[in-house]
Amino acid sequence: MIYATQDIIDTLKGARAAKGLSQRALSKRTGIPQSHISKIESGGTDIRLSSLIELARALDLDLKLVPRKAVPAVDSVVRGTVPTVSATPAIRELNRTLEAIRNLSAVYPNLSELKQLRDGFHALKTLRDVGQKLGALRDIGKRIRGLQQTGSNLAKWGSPIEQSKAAHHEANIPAEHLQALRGAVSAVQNLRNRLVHTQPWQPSPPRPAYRLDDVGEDEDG
Amino acid sequence: MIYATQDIIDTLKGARAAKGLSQRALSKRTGIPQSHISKIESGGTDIRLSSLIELARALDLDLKLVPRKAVPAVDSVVRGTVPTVSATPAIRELNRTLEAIRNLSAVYPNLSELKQLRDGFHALKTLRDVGQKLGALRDIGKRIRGLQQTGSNLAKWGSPIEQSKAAHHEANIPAEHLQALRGAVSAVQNLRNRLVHTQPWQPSPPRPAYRLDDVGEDEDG
DNA sequence: ATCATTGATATGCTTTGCTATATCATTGTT
DNA sequence: AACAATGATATAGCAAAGCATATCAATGAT
Repeated sequence: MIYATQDIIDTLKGARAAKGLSQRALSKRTGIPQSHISKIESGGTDIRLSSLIELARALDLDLKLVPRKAVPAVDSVVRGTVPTVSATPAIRELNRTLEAIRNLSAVYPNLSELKQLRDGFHALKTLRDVGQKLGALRDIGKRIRGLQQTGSNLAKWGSPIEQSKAAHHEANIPAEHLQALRGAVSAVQNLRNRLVHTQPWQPSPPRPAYRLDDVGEDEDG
Repeated sequence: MIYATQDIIDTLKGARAAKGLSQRALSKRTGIPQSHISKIESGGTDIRLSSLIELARALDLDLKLVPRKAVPAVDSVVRGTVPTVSATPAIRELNRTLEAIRNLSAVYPNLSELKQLRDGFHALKTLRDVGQKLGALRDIGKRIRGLQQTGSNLAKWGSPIEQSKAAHHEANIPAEHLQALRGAVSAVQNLRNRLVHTQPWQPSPPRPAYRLDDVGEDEDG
């Protein structure tokens, strides 16, 4: 519709894409129907403030009213805080897999392999030349994502209800899944080693800690 | 309702107050009914994006989605750009009178006295100790505001329709009004002289920074 | 004491966001 | 070829925004 409206919508859309979230995934996070998200992103509706804030929150964005004259400075700061303006395919792929890992963590909490995986992917994100390994990233991501769609038993893994249910009586992971996870872990470590080897003077990763709900730390790169 | 919602609403409310705009004045600017603005400000409604942007635009605010990670920096920048956290009564009074001057300018365009008045008030805003002259400011403001409510002939001065109508066949100002305007001009100049005299080493163009309450005075000539 | 301004509310009415549930065409994967 | 994921669309119904118009109490100005 209006010019400023489209700007906001585009930001939402871009942030979602950068995080590797599908409309359905975002829908499950926010409780907003996918059909509605589609309508919003195509500019076909005049979204309400509560919905906007809900979407923004799920995308780690904060809605701010900034004085017009401060806008250039604010834009500059935002650009400075967020390394690259638009997410690279590699970053999108990383975030997408990170999301899958998060979903798996909801089903299998306290699984050290998942923690290692998440740690490894976070480390990968700090490496500048990760874009050169897009193929390998997609490969690993594919394997990990494959674990969450095993039949319909995990079909609704994204919904908060199922999450809490899963957290209660912890499911036991199939042996082959565990094996796949361990394979992924070593693949990630392998990949990282190769990348670090390429750029030996890379400073040690400034991300010491990670949180369980660390998706909030993902930046659209 | 939600925290973030209230934050936005409070900003709108504060910006309006800082500009010395009544709900009705803002209503005329935006086309949004005063009753609705009241409901919005009291948190009783889930405003739509288009309305929010419309209100923001009228208050010289811009709606931004900023990455959570960048929020502290953005807040800092905004705070740094806006020296006055909350508008002082003197600034509010100044903006309120500036608004009245703008309305009069819509009725009497090309009236040099109005231009002088606006310039004078603009200059006053740059003086740090203007707060000491609140009484005088109110006095002058009262006189100026008195000119816009002469009967109902100017009752709807705020609406865009009436503004454009007025711009077409330029009304001629009553003699006593012109005289009042000239009196106000010299009063403002007098006031500014006294203030400048009080602080002789005021740096020439302080132009320190922008203010939240600083109306975009440049737009309507 | 009269009158204008302000913000809060109310009412009737229309529009539209939002939900819930599906379907569909594309695309990519096995 | 079979299958899953994606985004776009559709329908029906409910709730709420939004508009227009008024009224009212409190405040302040003349």
